[in-house]
Amino acid sequence: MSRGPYNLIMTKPLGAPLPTIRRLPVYVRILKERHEAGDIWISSDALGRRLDLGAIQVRKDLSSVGAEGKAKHGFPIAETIRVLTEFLGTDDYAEVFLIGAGPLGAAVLADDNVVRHGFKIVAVFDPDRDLSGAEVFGFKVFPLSKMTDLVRRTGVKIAVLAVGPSALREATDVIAATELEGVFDLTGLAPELPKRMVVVREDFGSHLAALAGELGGKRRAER
Amino acid sequence: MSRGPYNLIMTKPLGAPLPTIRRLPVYVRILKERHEAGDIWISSDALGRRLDLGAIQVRKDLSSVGAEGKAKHGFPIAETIRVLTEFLGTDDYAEVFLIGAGPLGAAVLADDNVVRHGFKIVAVFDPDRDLSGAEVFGFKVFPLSKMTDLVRRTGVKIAVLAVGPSALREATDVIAATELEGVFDLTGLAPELPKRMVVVREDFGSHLAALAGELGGKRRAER
DNA sequence: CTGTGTGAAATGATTCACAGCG
DNA sequence: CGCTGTGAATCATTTCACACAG
Repeated sequence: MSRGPYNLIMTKPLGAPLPTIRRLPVYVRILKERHEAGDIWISSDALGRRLDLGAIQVRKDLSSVGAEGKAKHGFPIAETIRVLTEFLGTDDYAEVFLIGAGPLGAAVLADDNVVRHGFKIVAVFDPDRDLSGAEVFGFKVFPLSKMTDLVRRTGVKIAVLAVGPSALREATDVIAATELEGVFDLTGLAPELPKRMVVVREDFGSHLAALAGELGGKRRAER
Repeated sequence: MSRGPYNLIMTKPLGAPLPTIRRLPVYVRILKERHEAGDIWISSDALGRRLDLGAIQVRKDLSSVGAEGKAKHGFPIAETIRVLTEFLGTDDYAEVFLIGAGPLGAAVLADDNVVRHGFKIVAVFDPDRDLSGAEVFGFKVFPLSKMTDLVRRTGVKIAVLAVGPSALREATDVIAATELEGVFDLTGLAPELPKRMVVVREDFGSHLAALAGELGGKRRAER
């Protein structure tokens, strides 16, 4: 999100529709899965079935970012992975900082999917001084104050924000002072961040609520 | 998601557009925030600004589920919370099971947002027999095999799936045997689940990749 | 005036229909 | 045939424009 409200002139095209961009990583994961299983080709239909999407949508998505398939065979798995990850720019953004070494931060560190998608947490920061120097899943925890400098020196462009409410202010202040380009905000508190940064927000609570809402809707519809 | 592909006849109306339903919980959170701060009224504009949404969208969303505002004042916070949570059915779905007591499961248990949105994890299950009986954040961990029976006895309708790849098969088999209505799948592995269940899937990895994709898109657009 | 409420218009995404290729 | 590729049609969501209420 963070698609600003009054976008009068010149809306920027991202090269593909946003929903497509959001599906891309999911394709990549399945493709890698098939690649590891030794498959060479996959049809849009097979790919779609795996994800409850129509074959046509898969083709539209893939073709909109320049991936090409071959009639009769489908899409060449290795090449398609290449095109997709290049489009996603995963390689340019592979190194990520993590802010927050609590249970949520630990879950991010332990998450295979983060690795599977080609990312690497390269440093962990925490506002709590008591945690500095501690180790979480083999990562040494740095004091938050070191981050500004490390962003500059390493050129890392994405941070995952996973702190609790008490440390939020301090964390956002530090982030605002950096040249970071994107923040993955897991706090669920929708903190204000500089407009120049792309922010993706997710939290367990609101997804649960949305799920409950869908269930409630289904129930409503059935009566 | 999990909107089936070939939905030939009779698409079910959920009472409101899906994107709206997904924004509702976010409104609720902000409203509760303001409520606790002692505010009585909030304007659609203030609410929208807090979330990078236009005021009009907020009004459409709220009015589409029956929340009413008053000219000059805005929306009455307490009443609006009531209407929204009733629509979302949070109360009917407040009790949730958690499958998986690893770092990810622990993060869910420790997450304030889950509570803030009105949910309560009422039991934790894990396929790993060694974990059974252990305690995570004050929750006793039950063997997965107990779940089928407990779903029946308690009437819980939602489970959060947070296991690793090795336990996935066992977990999905157990889920499929229950009368659960919704699954919040955090595995990132898109396991097959019965069509009758509403499934919401989220994983850190693909959101990171989508973020990288947006950043890449922005960069592409700037040249 | 400052705000809500809503039909109508605009935008955006998905799905269809069919041409084309191996 | 089996499968891709894509303009055109459909469908969904957002935004606009303006009526109306305190």
